[in-house]
Amino acid sequence: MKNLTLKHLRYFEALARHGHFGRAADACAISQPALSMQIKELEETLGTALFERTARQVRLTGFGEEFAERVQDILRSVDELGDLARASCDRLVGRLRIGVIPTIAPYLLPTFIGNLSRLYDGLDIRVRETVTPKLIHELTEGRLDTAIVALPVSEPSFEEVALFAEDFVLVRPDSDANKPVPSAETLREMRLLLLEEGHCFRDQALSFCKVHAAPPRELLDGSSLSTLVQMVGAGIGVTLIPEMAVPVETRSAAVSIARFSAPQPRRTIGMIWRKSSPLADQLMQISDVVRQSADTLRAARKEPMINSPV
Amino acid sequence: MKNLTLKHLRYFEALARHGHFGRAADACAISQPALSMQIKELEETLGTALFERTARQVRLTGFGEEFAERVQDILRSVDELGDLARASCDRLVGRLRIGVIPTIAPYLLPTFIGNLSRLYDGLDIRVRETVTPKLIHELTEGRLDTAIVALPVSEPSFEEVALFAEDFVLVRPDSDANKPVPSAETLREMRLLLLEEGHCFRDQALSFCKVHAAPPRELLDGSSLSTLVQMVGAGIGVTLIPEMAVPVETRSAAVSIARFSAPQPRRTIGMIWRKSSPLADQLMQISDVVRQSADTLRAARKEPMINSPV
DNA sequence: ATTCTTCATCAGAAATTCTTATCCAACCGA
DNA sequence: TCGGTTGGATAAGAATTTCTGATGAAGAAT
Repeated sequence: MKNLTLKHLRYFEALARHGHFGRAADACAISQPALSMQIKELEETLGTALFERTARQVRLTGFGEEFAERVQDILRSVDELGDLARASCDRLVGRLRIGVIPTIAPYLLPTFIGNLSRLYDGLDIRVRETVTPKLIHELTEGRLDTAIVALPVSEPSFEEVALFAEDFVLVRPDSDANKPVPSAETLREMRLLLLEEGHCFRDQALSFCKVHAAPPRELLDGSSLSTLVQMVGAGIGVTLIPEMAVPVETRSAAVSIARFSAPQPRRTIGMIWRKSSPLADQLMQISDVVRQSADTLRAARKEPMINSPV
Repeated sequence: MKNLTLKHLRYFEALARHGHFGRAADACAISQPALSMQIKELEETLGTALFERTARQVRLTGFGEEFAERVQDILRSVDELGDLARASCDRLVGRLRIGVIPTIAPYLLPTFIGNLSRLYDGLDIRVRETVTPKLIHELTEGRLDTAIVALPVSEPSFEEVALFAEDFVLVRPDSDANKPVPSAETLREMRLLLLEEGHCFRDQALSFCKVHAAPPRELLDGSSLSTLVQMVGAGIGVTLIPEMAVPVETRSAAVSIARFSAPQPRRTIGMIWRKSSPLADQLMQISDVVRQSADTLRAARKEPMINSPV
């Protein structure tokens, strides 16, 4: 026999409500014969009568009543599908899976997540913090919607937009505070503490010291910037950290910060996503939110703690 | 724009499941362009992309996933409408999709299907043979009407009725026929052939040997009882099989059967279905048919081949 | 008996949904 | 880098579905 269609159900519902073929047909904006036929077809499909046609009125059968209840639920669910789609149309809704590299995440995310969820209420934001190659992999496989990493990434299937540039600063023990800032070359002679392999920031720092193949004289791997700074505080060596990490990481360590001169080491942070992503437009908007968040952080650093927090 | 139809939703569901236009179209028994068009139309109607089409794969968007969940509910409800109608004309007609675990199916089904289709003439019986977790999943999703599995299943949303208990017997090489029957403990010292992981019967057999954590000394996985018995015949080890499998599986192998003493290993076979299934009443009747079929088999085993088949 | 109301039926028109054929882009192995 | 292959999109016409307007039939009201 024929298939059940939503049309059948909609017509059925109208007829059940009006108890009158003509008026129900009007309500459905079709002719009365059309309705008759569809109802008949529905009953044949089901193999059971839904209505009892007396001369005076059209009444639901016992089975029809049970059927009607379920149909109402279904139609409501279907209509909600439409609402859902309409709601999600221009405003970003649902789930946003965002990846961030570890040398950015702790500093940028608090501000950024705040801004983002203020802007897109009800958005389910999920953060993944790991190194760039893993982020790229998960992005490719569709397990992430976007990622914040150091550019360039150079994946032809990815869109990439720059967010901001970020200088690297030198972290030394407090005792060295008044010594001259070493050059990239002299840095090579010092005990340089770096993140373990896999972190792009490690490579960026090494590249500044112009050591590609051979690492500096002595080198010690830490698994987070926080660890590195604490070790510097303990007098074990020096390290580089991105500017953005300064407020958080140097708060509780006996270290001093110095900027390099002339060829400032720096990197560009950007956002990437699959060119084919249907969220492309929204992601472009979101990149603005990231930029703003970064600006806010930068400003806060320039005039720190005018209003000290509780 | 156009209206949402069930056809749209059905096609959408198929595409979501297969992640491939061609295969989904096959599953819907239409051509690939027809599917493409309907999906496109659906997306236009909703005003949002549901799928992300990359060269390699077709993937649900975030919104698509949310949509898919709701659609599944709706489709299940709609299918249940049909079931409801069928059930209402108290005799079962139409389609019955029944799942059976592999360690039961080959022995029980021939008899059962015969009995069932004799009783319900014109019933379209569809059998699915796979392991319990998959059956449960498909039952939940409304892709099966009922399943025959080992109890308990303990899904609160399922009805479960016991059908019969089934002893496990030991299968040994013919040469061992006169040796004493090993206990569960000594069994552990022998080379025990078992079904591969995922089969509930494997776990039931292991549980009898009281090995939960550590498996027996040597263990070899086979993918069907038939394989296991053949391997026993070849002298590779011993195995357990359910009583019901004995006539079929030991017909063509040089093996002997032994029953265990005292604490006979056994399991309970039962039937399960969704509590909300409108077929509930009919399924209860059908469970009687299964029981009868099992009894018939058991009787046939006691007095084998009085009338030998042609 | 006649007329009205209401639903069913029919035939042809309109709209839709499908199929086949073809295209095009991305990928893959050589 | 080049053909071959895969997988989805597009187009045109065929098949099917769904609708309308005309008409029929049956019970109720006058």
